[in-house]
Amino acid sequence: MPGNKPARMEDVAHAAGVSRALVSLVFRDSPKVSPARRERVLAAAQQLGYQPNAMARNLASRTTRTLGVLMNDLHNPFFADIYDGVETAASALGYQLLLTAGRYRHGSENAAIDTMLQHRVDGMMLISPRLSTAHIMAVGRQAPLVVIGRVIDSPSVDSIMADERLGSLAALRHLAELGHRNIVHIDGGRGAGAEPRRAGYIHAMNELALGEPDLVPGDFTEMSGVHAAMSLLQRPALPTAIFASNDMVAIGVMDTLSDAGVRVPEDVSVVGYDNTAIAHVRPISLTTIDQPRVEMGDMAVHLLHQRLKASRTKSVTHLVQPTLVTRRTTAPPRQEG
Amino acid sequence: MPGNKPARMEDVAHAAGVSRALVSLVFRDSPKVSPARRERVLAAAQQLGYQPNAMARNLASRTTRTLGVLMNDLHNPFFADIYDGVETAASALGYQLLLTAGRYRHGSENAAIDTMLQHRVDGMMLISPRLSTAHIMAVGRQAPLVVIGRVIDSPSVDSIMADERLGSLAALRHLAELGHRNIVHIDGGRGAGAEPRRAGYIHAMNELALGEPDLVPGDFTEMSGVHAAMSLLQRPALPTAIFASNDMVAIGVMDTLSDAGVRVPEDVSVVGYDNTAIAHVRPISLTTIDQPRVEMGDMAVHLLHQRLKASRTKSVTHLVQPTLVTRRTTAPPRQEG
DNA sequence: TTGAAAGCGCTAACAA
DNA sequence: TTGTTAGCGCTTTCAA
Repeated sequence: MPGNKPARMEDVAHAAGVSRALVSLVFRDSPKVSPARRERVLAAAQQLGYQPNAMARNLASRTTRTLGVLMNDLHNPFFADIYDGVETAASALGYQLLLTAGRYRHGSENAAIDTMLQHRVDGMMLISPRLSTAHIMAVGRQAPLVVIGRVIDSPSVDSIMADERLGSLAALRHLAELGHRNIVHIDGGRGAGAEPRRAGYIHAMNELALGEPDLVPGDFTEMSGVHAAMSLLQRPALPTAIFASNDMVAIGVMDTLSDAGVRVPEDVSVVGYDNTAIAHVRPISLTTIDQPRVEMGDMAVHLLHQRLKASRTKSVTHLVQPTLVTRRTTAPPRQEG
Repeated sequence: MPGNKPARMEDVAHAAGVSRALVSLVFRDSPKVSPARRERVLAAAQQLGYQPNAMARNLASRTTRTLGVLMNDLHNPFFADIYDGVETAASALGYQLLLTAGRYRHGSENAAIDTMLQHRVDGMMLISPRLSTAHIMAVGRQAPLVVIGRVIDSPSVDSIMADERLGSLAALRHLAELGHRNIVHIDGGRGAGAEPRRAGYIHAMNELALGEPDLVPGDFTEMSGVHAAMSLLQRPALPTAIFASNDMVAIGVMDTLSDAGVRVPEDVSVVGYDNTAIAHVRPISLTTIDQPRVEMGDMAVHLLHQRLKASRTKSVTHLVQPTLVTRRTTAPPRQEG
């Protein structure tokens, strides 16, 4: 029956016939408790369903050994992978985790950050925050901070980003090796990472001597892929390959192309970006760029740990390497002139 | 510079030139503080970057007004939708949320539950827990508990489930109305909800006078859909419709069918279950059964609130109604004999 | 409105 | 190894 107050350390001490101090030592895993007494205490605790009071403990010890994580969008499996890396690293280093969800609204991001601060986390990780840079820098002054998916240039904030330009280069190199020269990029607009992906595309077109960059506007949504494909279909000739700014755009493109009787990859090759869960589903089976998400989460924890333990004070920006995942949507161009 | 200790209430009082008690009143939104003084206090707090210490506050007030949520799998967008409902309801009722992730391992589920208990949450919601029923009942004795996606028969535990039998019935009714009589069900094996879906299928086949139930074994994975389709392709004649135990299975089925030159829905209709994010993607565009996930989350919070405020002591099992979402994978059967 | 005092359940020295 | 003594930063009386 929930309603009877939870047991206190005192109660456990009583039940085990020892002092409260001894119980405290047992729960802090102190080596200076005899096995026999430890047993007794643990048994009594178990019996009473005792759970140490985290508030009292943290307050008295003035430390929480807890790291905060702001997951902006629980719907995004991308973030879930990052969290996997965070969780593994945190538990290996002995940190607890305080997870909060922001739902992409400024107000809720702020509320989540305040919650973490009020719980006096040792440090926090923000996954793709939408807050202004100035605001994030202000938060960085309150606690060690790592931002994932964005670069913040501030001495108290570390950043982790995938090297998007490298990702674009890998996509283009793959297409070039297949023999494509006529490659369009569907732009991601103002979405996170869109700019460096575009820059990487432009740079790679030059680097690989593929001729003039050919950009079609877009915005990271499936619909923008549909629109981009429609506009390409208006042209006298289709490009031989399309490099989409992300997987959803690529799916919109392929869908529209297929409605128009254009086959992928026989007539046109398509490359996506992000390697989202949908990319590997067989009817889609999209060639795309994968980002080492788990590694990003792992890195975030270690960066925080360095600040906390080694008292690092200079900021670090960690660029992580994306890789190409080849599936069924890319093939050599049809006829080479 | 993180490292300087956070401001205390005392500091704010000093800066504002008032007593600590007054600051406390302001932060508890007491009506008996003059607007002028409230302003002064708030300004001073802002200035110092003061964040009330949640541990001290909760400890002193012996209450947290916090609800715990165990999200078993952050990768599952299904759970994210539930969380949306939880969040909205919780903030409307003035509860804070403590989110934990279990990663589907018993050990981590237990750890997550202990964390919530140690933080003295007022109640907790477990989303699709894997723990044994006995274990869950034991947890229910420590704090008010709502389990989502499973029914636990215990006076201290409330349950929320979608009415899977009704969902199956809706799927079958839709197919029957299109004219199908020869309908196979691909089973979900031991997966959560598989049993009532199967029972609903069997029941509906009888109810709608569609003849003998025709079950193919499976287990909720895409691969099991592939295998099921292969076994159906061995038969002398295909059924005219396939009711899959979930969307992933349906996708595996469609993929295999299409490799064999069987068209959906022209040759065979396919219905999935869950209305996962992938179901609406156009190249898939799967007819499926949707569950009111946001409502389930909302309900969970209200159930807890009832226990907490109205001191309800009898347990409640809330069945929520699934609905059919018609897309492109269902059509009338080809030729009727 | 304010101040004083007690205490929430625990940790962290220190002495025994 | 154990008991003692102070707090941690806040809320909650109660009286002023």
